[in-house]
Order: sequence, then structure tokens, then C-alpha cells
Amino acid sequence: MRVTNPLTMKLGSFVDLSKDDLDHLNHLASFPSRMRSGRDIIREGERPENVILLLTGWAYRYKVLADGRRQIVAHLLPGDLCDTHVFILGRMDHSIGLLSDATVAAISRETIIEVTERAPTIARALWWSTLVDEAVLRHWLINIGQRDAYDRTAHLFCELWERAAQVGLVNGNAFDLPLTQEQLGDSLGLTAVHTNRVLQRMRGEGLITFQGKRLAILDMEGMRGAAAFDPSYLHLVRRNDKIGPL
Amino acid sequence: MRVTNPLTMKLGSFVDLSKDDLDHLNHLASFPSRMRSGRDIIREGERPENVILLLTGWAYRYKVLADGRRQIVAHLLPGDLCDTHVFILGRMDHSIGLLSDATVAAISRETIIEVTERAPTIARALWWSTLVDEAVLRHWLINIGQRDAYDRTAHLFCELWERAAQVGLVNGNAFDLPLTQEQLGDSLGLTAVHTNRVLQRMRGEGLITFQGKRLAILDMEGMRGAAAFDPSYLHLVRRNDKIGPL
DNA sequence: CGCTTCATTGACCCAAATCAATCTACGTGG
DNA sequence: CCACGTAGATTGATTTGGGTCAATGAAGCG
Repeated sequence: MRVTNPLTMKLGSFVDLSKDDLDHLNHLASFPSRMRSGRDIIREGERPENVILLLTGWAYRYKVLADGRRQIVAHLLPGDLCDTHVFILGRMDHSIGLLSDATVAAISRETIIEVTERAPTIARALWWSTLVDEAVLRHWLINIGQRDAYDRTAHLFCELWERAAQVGLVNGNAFDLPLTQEQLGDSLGLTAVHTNRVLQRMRGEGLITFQGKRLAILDMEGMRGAAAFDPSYLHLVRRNDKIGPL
Repeated sequence: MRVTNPLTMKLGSFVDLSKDDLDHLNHLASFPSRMRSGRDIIREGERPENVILLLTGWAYRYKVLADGRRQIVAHLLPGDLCDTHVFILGRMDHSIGLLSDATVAAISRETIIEVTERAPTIARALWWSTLVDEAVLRHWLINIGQRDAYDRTAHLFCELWERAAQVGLVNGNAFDLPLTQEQLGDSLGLTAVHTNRVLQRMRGEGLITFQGKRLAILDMEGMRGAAAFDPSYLHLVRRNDKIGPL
């Protein structure tokens, strides 16, 4: 069965989707559009009518505080839904920006309601997906709350490596990670300056290479050790079939 | 229409529940049982067959790291489901403990699946509830990632005050908050010692009173100001009808 | 009434923030 | 093809919010 979009693939790794379910899901991404890196998909305060499905590219959820501080609360990869919350909850309480050029598909609120009412399996899969997002968030919290800068950075790298791998974005020991050091710091609750020092140290210890927005993990053992990383919270099913170009 | 359990009430504040839906939901809490403060409802690594619904009392999600550090990632109040994740995801990646004596109801995995398939409105409401949990988690992350100890503590107090109020647990300007300073610190990514100093300062400034596990917010303006608190992320609908004794 | 758990306080230390340059890579217009 | 402007990366010097360590007080309770 031909999988035409990464959401279908993601949900399919959790539940057995019927032919109808697959049709429904694949249909959702029928009208992809392209967006440029740096743009915001959606801003805090908006009341979107559509849920955006990320098909290719990287995005990130973030919130800017009154004094200008920014916290990035999640990174989004292909197959992730950007703003489920809102379509159910109303106003966005944070923004979503693009870290790279991306392809997205808009899914109307009505479509989601319709699909979830008609196909309970999909409803459950979407719920599951939300629960995974929540698990990730819990781990970020643990990470920021309890680990020091070095271990924390290691943990984020491990997570992103796993998630990138799952959607076929890892080549060998490296993958494109379109983050500036400032954005990395904002994801970790660290300053850009300190983030830089952590990276320097990781380089010095031969753990990584990180240049031109490409991260190579040279010593995965060391990295996982520092992070005390256990990927099970991601509930990933590694797949052999990669996601092809859309 | 008589509301017999706080989950029904919570979900009812989001969607219009039919008579059937109400029956379904109320039926879920038919066999409550009591648990003692300090016990764990569930432990990391377990694979529960049931979802636990908290009917009365306080609980908290937490994870203990290898070196003994602990991070509390959520507080649970009456009406909250404890471990939806797991019933869908498998193994628990954290534990849930009780901060007070509590009444809980176990709901089997099958029941959840059955109810969500038969009543899409309930399915959607459950999804919504998960999305609210996620919003709370995002705010905790922002809080720990960007605010200093004082503001952070203020924010948590505001949140707990709002949530306690919603389920009718606030009297005047005070409510029972069964947390030790160490647990409070573990919720905030702070040491017990530093948490104590923050509380001293808040007392000194006439913001709070906190003794005998009871927190009074004397200066709500000041508290909200420090926290830059905006309750909208909780998506609460304040109700006049209180939850009666179960 | 003697434990044990929690709260409080003081002295000292350190990881990370802050402040301030400088350096580098790269896109752009001439 | 090159000078320049700008965003991002580095590095050093200094400060500081919170952590750590270590006692000492309460307070609840079997």
C-alpha cells in the first residue's frame, strides 16, 4: 500500500489503518503548499480555522515573554500536526515558526471533526499522537529542570537524532539540523553564549561535529551516556521504508 | 441534570454532552476506592490495564533520575485522568504519587476504547483534555526555562489557585496545598533550600501565607504581576456549582 | 516524649548569565 | 570579482542566582 504522506505513516505505526482510513488520511494532504524558512506558520493570539500538517521541513513552537526572552517548547518534523490545540481550544497561546523551507497542508477544522467522527481509529491515533507530544514535553521539562547544560544539550541531540531518523532524515551519523546556536539555547533554557561553550566542549571531546547546520554525532555511546537517554518515551517504530520526496 | 463526577463536569465544560454521554461518563466512576496519601498510584515501568480517574485529592506526576534527582512534571486535581498515556502507549515513563488521601476510580482500557468508539463527542472531549494538559506542560517549560525562582514560584501558585478554584477547592483567598517545600522545589526545578528562601521573601512582602499545608494568596495582584500570569492557557470555565462530596 | 520529617538559616561555591569585543561566513549590490 | 553589511559564532572578563553543605528549630505522631 502506497503511503503518500508522513502523517499517515506516523499514525499507521500505532494503529492498523483500514483502506478507508488510509484514504481519509492521505486525502488530508491533497493540497500542499510551500513556505519559506523564517516565516511563522501561526502566531500567538490567532484563531486559526485550519490545522497545519507539516509535510517536509522543520518548524518549532515558541513563546516570547514580555521582556523579550524566548522559550522554544517543541520542534516539529514532517508528519507533525502544528496546531491541533488551537483548533480545539481556540486562541493560540504560542507561535510556530519555520526553521527551514517547508511544505505544509492545511486541514480544516470541519474535516478533522468529520474524520474523527467517522473513523474512530483515526481519532484514537490522533489522541495517541497528542500523548506522544505530551511525553516529549515531559522529558523536556525533566531535562531543563534537573540536568546541567551539557547533559541537557546531549539529551536534545539524542531526541532530535531519533526523530529525524524515524522520518528518514538521517544519513549515516549525521543529519541537517537547521538551528542557530541561539535557537538551540532557547530550546534548552540556555544563553547563546553558554550554548556555544557547550558545543565547543562536545567538539573537543570528539562527540560531535556541527557546522553548516549539519550535526554529526561521532560518539553515540558518549552522547547517550551523558544524556542518560532512553528513547522509549518517543514511542517510535523505526521503519525501513523511507519517506520519499513528496 | 445531576453531575456525579468531576470528569463529567470537566468534559461537560468543553462539549455539550448528550444524556447518553452523561450516563456513560458518570458510569465510569461507579466503583470508587480510597487510597492513602504518600502511596504511588502507579510506578514508572508498569503497564497498567486501567486508567485511574482521580475523584478527590491531589496527586502528582514525577520522574526520578538515576542520581536521585526528582522532577515533578504535573499536579493532578479531581477530575484528572492519571495515566491515559500509558493505556494507549504501553509502559509508564514516569510515576504518579498521592499528595493527600484520595478517592479514585479505575477505568479499564476496554471501556475507554468502547466509549470513545461509541461516543465521538466523548472521544473529542478526552482529546481536548489531553490538549489542555499539554498546554499546561508548555507553560511549565516556559516557566522553568525562562523565569527566575521567584517569578516561577508565583506562576505555579497562580496556576494551582485557578485549578483548585475550578473544582471548588478554594475558600476565600486560601486553599489546601498539600506540598512540602521539597516537593514544591521539585516542581519548579529548585532546591528545597532555595524554595524556602523564595517563600520567606513572599511572606515578607505580604504576598502569601503558607502554613499547615494551606496557602493563602493575600495579594493576588502582586502575585499575578510577578508571574505575568495569564490563565487563558488553562481553558477553564469557572462554574458556580461546586463539586459536592462524592 | 523521643523520632523523624519538614522548615529555616548561615557560610560558601559554582554553573551559567551578562557584558563586550572580535571573528567569520555569506549574500548583495556595484 | 570585490567591498561591505549583517547574522551568527567565538572568546574573555566579570557577576550572580541558586546550589551545596551543615546546623539548628519546629512540628506532627506512634
